[in-house]
Amino acid sequence: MNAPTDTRGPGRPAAERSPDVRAALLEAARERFVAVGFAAASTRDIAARVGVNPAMISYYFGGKSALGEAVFRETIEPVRAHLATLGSVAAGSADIAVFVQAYQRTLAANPWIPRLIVREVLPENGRFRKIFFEEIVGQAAAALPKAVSAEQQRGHIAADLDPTFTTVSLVSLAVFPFLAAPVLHASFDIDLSKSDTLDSFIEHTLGVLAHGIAGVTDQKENRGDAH
Amino acid sequence: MNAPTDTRGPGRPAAERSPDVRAALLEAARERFVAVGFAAASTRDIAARVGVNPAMISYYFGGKSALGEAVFRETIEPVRAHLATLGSVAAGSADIAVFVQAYQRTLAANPWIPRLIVREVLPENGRFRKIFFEEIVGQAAAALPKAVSAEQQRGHIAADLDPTFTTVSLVSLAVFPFLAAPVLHASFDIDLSKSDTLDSFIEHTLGVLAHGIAGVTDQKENRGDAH
DNA sequence: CTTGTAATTAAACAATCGATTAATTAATAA
DNA sequence: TTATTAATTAATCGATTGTTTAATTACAAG
Repeated sequence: MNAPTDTRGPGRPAAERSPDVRAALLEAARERFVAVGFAAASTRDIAARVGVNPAMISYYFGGKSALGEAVFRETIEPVRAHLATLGSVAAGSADIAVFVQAYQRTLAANPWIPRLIVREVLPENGRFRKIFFEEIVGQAAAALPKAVSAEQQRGHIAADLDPTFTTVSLVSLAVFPFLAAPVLHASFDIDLSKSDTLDSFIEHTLGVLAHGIAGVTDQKENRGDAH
Repeated sequence: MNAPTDTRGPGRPAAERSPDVRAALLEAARERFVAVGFAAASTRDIAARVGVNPAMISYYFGGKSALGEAVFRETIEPVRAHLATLGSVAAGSADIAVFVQAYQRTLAANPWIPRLIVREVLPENGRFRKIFFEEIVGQAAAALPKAVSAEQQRGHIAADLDPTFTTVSLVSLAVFPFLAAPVLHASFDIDLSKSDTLDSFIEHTLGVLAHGIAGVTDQKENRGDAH
């Protein structure tokens, strides 16, 4: 009896193939944050899933808040990087449709992003809303309407549309389906994680964006309200 | 001294102008649920705001869960009621645009709804997702694509569009701006609670829905992919 | 070989949570 | 008037939370 159990005592572990505890904590924390939200995710649970003492969170990050911030910053990095490409649209070397398409593919390839946004950005007092504004929304809000205006002057976007409203419509069509992905899957049987579904959905979105949904009957209506 | 203080002792209070405690609990609970979320809203805090003992929640509702369910069902009632009007679209006596417009006005007039959806429906394991599916999504998912198909056969919606995808685009344009209302307000200075802003935004949305955003250059592109 | 530092655990802390129980008072029915 | 029911509070229970402290062990530098 008294065989050595799985549970170790205190003390620094032997270095032989020691896994990266810090990275493992980040990963487990992200999984819990999207599953139950930041507030409901307990440090005890996160640590237990890594197989480590909860005190390690304070040791590596200083506390639960700092852990959350590290998780969020790391997670949204792909979106932040993609946002930089907006300049090429305003400069005229790329199309808005190209940007929207790439944006949707970024969201599909990084499913943690929309889930964290739903959990901790959209709700009032969202834990990471401030960071998201600083890193993402602030720059998008400045650049997107300008890119729309530039496209209008080139004749690629109807001149009678309000650039800000148009930006909102653009974002609505591009990101809402990913925020509501579980709802779409359960009720419309649309699985955006399947690549062929994603391809045809993007094509559909770009079509609606360009031409709308009106059929032949409405085709002769004039654009502006000049009656 | 020993003047009567504000804090009462136990015992049934005199009926003279006794406020409706049950209704007050519902109202305070809703406010807290949207402010901090269901899990983080404490029964102690809710009761304190009503000026009543936390045990009253168990007394009137049976527990925190039942209180939450009552709050949610009461809150989404306007949407549930409006959804019934979808039949008239499928039957041909109303336009899809009319439905979308009325839907947006319902969301604008009941700001609790999008906030509760963001908090407790969109996130995985959302506390009220099941109820929302039963009461709203289930019926919408059944009726909306049918209404779209009916409109296609009447030539009001382009025949080459997939009805399900089109439904998603419709919902995206209609509801996302309200889910993201705080973001729009802070970053684009769009305040959908102002009635004239709401009016022009609805007009814009219906325009994009009907004709898209493409300008003169793209105007000659053909609809289908028949190349 | 010794000394210092890095990494880890166990144990405990004060807070806060939802819920229950018993006591208490007013309204209502007999 | 008496008995019953409705509405309320105070007090408390066990569970769980994030964090801190002290002890412990391995590694690195001198």
